[in-house]
Amino acid sequence: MTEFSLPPIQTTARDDAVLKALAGFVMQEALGPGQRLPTERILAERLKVSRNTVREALTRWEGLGLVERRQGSGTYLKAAVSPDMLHMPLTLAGGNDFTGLMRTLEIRRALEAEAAALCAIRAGKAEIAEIERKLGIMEEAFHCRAGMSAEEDWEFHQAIYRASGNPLFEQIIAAMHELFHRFWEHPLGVRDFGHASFPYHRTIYERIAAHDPNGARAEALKLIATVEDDLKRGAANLKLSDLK
Amino acid sequence: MTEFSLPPIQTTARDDAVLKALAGFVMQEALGPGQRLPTERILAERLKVSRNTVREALTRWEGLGLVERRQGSGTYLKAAVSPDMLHMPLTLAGGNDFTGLMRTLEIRRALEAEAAALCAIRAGKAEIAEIERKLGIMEEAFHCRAGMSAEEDWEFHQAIYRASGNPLFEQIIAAMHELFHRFWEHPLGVRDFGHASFPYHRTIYERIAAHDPNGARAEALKLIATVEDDLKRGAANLKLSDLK
DNA sequence: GTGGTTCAATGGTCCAACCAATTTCTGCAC
DNA sequence: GTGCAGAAATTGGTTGGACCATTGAACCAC
Repeated sequence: MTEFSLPPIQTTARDDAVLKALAGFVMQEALGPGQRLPTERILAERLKVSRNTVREALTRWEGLGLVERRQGSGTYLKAAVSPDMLHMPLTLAGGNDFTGLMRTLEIRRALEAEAAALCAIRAGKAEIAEIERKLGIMEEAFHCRAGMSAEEDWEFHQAIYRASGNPLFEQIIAAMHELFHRFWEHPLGVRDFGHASFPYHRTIYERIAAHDPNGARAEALKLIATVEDDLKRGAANLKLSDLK
Repeated sequence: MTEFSLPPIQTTARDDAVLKALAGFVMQEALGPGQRLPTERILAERLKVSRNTVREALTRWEGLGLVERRQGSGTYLKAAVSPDMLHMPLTLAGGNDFTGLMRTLEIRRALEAEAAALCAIRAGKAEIAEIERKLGIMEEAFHCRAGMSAEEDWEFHQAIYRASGNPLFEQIIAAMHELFHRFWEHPLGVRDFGHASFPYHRTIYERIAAHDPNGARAEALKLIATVEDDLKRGAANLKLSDLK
């Protein structure tokens, strides 16, 4: 029994149709992130559907992070859209406790190592220079403010993800990054959190600059390992039950 | 200028409140996947909000794959929900073409390698036995049906993800797996697709059984490399523009 | 300019009704 | 009683219209 390419006819697929039309419109008008798209009322009128239907469709896009709605102002694009996008929503149960954080960190280790390796292969002179610049900023902030360089640290890593040539790395890790923020507001009792990971930033950069993928991968693994150790130390110091 | 911890006050967060209440209800009633949750009309009445608001909230959950709505029947849970879930919707622009598939494959390589390494560290006797069992099934199917062992192959890998002790691996890769299916329906001109990766399944298993994380990681990397090679060969054979 | 006020535009919520798909009930034929 | 077709109730999907809350721009007094 071969599979017929017969998509089930759908008498009703209003919101989907709305999104398709809207995606087409966005492409046609060459709208990019930050730009405002038509009013809900106008969309409803133009597409000959109820404003409610338009809203459900936009709610979908909002949930996917494609769009941002500001009451009184309008609906704005947050990312580039194309008609052939693939959505893969992930929901992680219980990411608030220590175990959950540890698990996300394992994912990050996997991606960080691979991104560094790919970066070592693909990064051109411009990308390497950009990474070095971010590294310099981070190191300066680190020495200047005695270890408080979370923001600069993050930008350094982002530069690597970008230079990996695969935007998925940045997307996935950025999504998890919010989770870290939620957790790192509890200082965890470890004052010099992240101190141990500091030197590895430079070694990663050096391996990337030398176009040594395996070396970059190894250094990235070491970096995450130090973070995990810090985390474990912190967890040991602190009553875990207090974290709720 | 220090950062004040002043999240913007929100006088209105109706749909969010609805979802929180609903998540609480699901937990309280211990509802699991497949079970039906209350009617939209009932929810609207109980929560003292408009049915429209309930619908927007449910649309969010539907978009996240947490829930499935069947007209005339009801709304059913598709996954376990808890009040502290982390949502991380990923949209992959242009995932239908060769580049998009290659990118997801790079993510998979990262996760596959790390999962194998963790598995080598953590898997107990039972888990290793299970993996060996799946390996046997796969090898038999491979020899019997001349390479058509996609399903068994997938189950083998899933067993590894499960034994890694981190459910995130399985979740993320499972989400991407659907992408692959959509693509592999185009046979790509490569008849013996996946043949080259076959021997590495056993070597991965052996490194895991030997509790050798670095060895397992290396073998997993080799396996994905063969798949990438197959893919590149296929792409070279085929007019890429035909894939649309 | 500065600081308020007004006002139109826009997303957010609500309501009441109807449509469409599904399920359940009912009643008839056997 | 059984089985099945049709009616009725249930439920998500859609519509249109109304009003509220927020925003931002225009306007005005000072």
